[in-house]
Amino acid sequence: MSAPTRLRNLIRDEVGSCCDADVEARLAQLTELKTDLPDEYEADLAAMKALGNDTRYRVVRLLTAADELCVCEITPLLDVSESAVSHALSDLTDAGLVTRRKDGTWRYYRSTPLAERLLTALDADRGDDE
Amino acid sequence: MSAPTRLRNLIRDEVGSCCDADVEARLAQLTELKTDLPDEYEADLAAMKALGNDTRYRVVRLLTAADELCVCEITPLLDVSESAVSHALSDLTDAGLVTRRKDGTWRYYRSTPLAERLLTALDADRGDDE
DNA sequence: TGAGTGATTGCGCAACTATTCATATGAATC
DNA sequence: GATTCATATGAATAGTTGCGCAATCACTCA
Repeated sequence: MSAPTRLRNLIRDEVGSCCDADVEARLAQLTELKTDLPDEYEADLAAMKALGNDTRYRVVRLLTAADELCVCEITPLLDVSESAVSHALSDLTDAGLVTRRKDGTWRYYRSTPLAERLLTALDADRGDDE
Repeated sequence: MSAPTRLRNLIRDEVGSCCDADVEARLAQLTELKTDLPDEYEADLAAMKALGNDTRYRVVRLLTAADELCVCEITPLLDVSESAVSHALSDLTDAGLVTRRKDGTWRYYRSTPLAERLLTALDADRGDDE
């Protein structure tokens, strides 16, 4: 019961006066916003975490630009160990940003539509004013 | 000169044979992919890092759903300290995902187009098969 | 079966992050 | 100008992450 003190003050400042009912109403309104959180938002979080790392971000960029690449093609393009690339690909796969195809001993990777949508979102206002 | 050994083997497996020139050509082709990296990709990385955290992700979701919120409206919706919310908002602002408007002692925040594009990208195939 | 090759995995350390507590800033009011 | 209130900032710390090394798995071909 002590938390919404500021909320009460805010409403008072905004509207001029504020009774208990006003605070209740605003709180209810705000609480409703929480229901807009997607159910599988953990997946979103995983995707963002995955892309929020230099190595993994680069891998996704490369895969998106190249359509499909083998691990041994990705490795020489990055300045980290083979193991790091493998870790990165594994994390990206878990996050749903990359898919894997086996062909003999080779593994080919490609980026998913989600990954591509995210990159597109990032690129959207580039070349415009920057 | 020892790195592209696997690349040579890959080309051999794919094409049947492989000479030095083939390796060179493929390498050049791959290297070109690196140039597709946007210049300001650090900014992308910062944005993804920022969204890849529970608290900050929730803040952005709330702001996008609500259009504009005061700090004291956000805080009761999250189960972290006031200070954590402030830190989150500051980080999000730095990352270009949120903007700030002052009004007296109150600070109102809203999400940026970039933030909204990213959330849209995340939401795109939801409600379809999940 | 066993050697050889491409890729993955477990683990440990160094580096980084998220949160909180305590304190500072800055605007509004008395 | 002192106080109060909303928010921001700094420092400390508990926790997490990224990487490389070494070992392992998986597949192919003698």
